[in-house]
Amino acid sequence: MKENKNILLAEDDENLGKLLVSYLQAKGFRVELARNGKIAYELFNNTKHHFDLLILDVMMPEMDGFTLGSEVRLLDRQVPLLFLSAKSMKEDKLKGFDVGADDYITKPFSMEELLARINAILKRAEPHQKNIQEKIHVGKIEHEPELSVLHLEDGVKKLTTKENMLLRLLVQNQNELLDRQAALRAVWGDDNYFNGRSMDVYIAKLRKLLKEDSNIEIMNVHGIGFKLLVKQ
Amino acid sequence: MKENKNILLAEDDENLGKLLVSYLQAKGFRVELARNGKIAYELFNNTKHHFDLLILDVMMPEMDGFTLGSEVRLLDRQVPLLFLSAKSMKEDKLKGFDVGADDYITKPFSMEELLARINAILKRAEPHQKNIQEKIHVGKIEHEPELSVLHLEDGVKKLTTKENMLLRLLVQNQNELLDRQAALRAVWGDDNYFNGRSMDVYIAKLRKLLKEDSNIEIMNVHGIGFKLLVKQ
DNA sequence: TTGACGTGTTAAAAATGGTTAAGTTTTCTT
DNA sequence: AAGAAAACTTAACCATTTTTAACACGTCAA
Repeated sequence: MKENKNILLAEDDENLGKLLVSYLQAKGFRVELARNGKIAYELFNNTKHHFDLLILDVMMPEMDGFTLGSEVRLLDRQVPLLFLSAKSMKEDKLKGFDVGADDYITKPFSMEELLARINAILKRAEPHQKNIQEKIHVGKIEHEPELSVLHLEDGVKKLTTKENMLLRLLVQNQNELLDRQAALRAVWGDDNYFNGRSMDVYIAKLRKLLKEDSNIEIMNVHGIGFKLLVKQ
Repeated sequence: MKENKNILLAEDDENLGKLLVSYLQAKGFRVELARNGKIAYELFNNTKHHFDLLILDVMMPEMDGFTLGSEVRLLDRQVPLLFLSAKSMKEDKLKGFDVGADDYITKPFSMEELLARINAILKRAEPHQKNIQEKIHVGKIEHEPELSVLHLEDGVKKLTTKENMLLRLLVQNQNELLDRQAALRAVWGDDNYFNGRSMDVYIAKLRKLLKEDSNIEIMNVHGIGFKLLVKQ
């Protein structure tokens, strides 16, 4: 079972990174190492997030672990996050849990303890594992993000890549705010002005598609983002 | 939302137990305290386990926390478990996770950290589809903050983001003082002069909207804030 | 009572978003 | 490899939302 478990490790300290990779590989995990938060994010985003666990160092250049964690949470509400921190500061812990950490370990730690926590997290997450290739209900409509398809009353609508990615974000955060910048980074990779306008065009497209169900609405939160409202 | 969260606390130390209960109640949770593992188990079993979280001391007479935890797991595979332990011993931690702990905290701990972990666990367990139906009564008028909508006599008025946020604060503090600076920080993020003027503009807008019901009034408290008066 | 400061209100200015369509790039097809 | 189709971006224009400005009024303390 362990053989199938993929871990994404974001760690800028090269020595620690390599040490962890070889230890975890010896224990049977498949591990990918990212040298900073930005690389880790892109890796996660590009690989259709098939990781079973993310181990994130808090202190990293480019993008720190907490920022990375909250961006990842947007893409995947489930994937377990474990933070590594040099400080045992209270604030850090609080911030980590706020982001949705599944666990938190402070340096220095023993390999044994890390392994125990990893196993605990994976065990806990086991039931969620079936989440691949599923139809997600949104009102009357169904979204199959893996197939990039939308099931409407009168048939099946194939979505374009961008439509699909944006809709997936909205659906994952249904009835909650989807931050504009975060969405742009997730779908377009960069939140510049033009990409923003592009996104607005796609929001219009999605609104047209979703207007089949009058209980669904993409609401704008001025200057902040969008919210997919699904009323009962 | 927190108001609806039920916590079952199993703790034999009377002082610590009472302290935790009052702290958590102050934070808006409903808490039931059991003096030992056996009582806790019976309570859980008899109440058809409608608890959102169990906090279990490891060292207890009659039935220790781990035994209790694994018994409870038999009744309910999902309910989150958080263990409290006097020792930070590795074995204990491992055993705890083995039982299916969602988290683990060693004494002594700060109340703040406990709260952070509780919130993290509850957030993780949060149902995907949350309730956005809540209508809040204000005189004759109804406010649906999640939909950003106001139900007036002659129809439905869509509120802008800022109108909605400010009104929600006023309604939450109806007949009580809403501090000016606090409101500014909550809605505008910063209480500088210009944001203050902006808020005054929005107070005027809300007054126009609410003047449909003559029993509602937004009163100014000079230099301090506003108060939404709702007479019966 | 006066003067400084806070608030009420309206209107203009600026920023943000909605939508359609015209360009541009990418992908597919032949 | 060329042309067509699809996907995506940019532009244009308009609507909505928010901020800033301007001026009037209210409150409070010296």
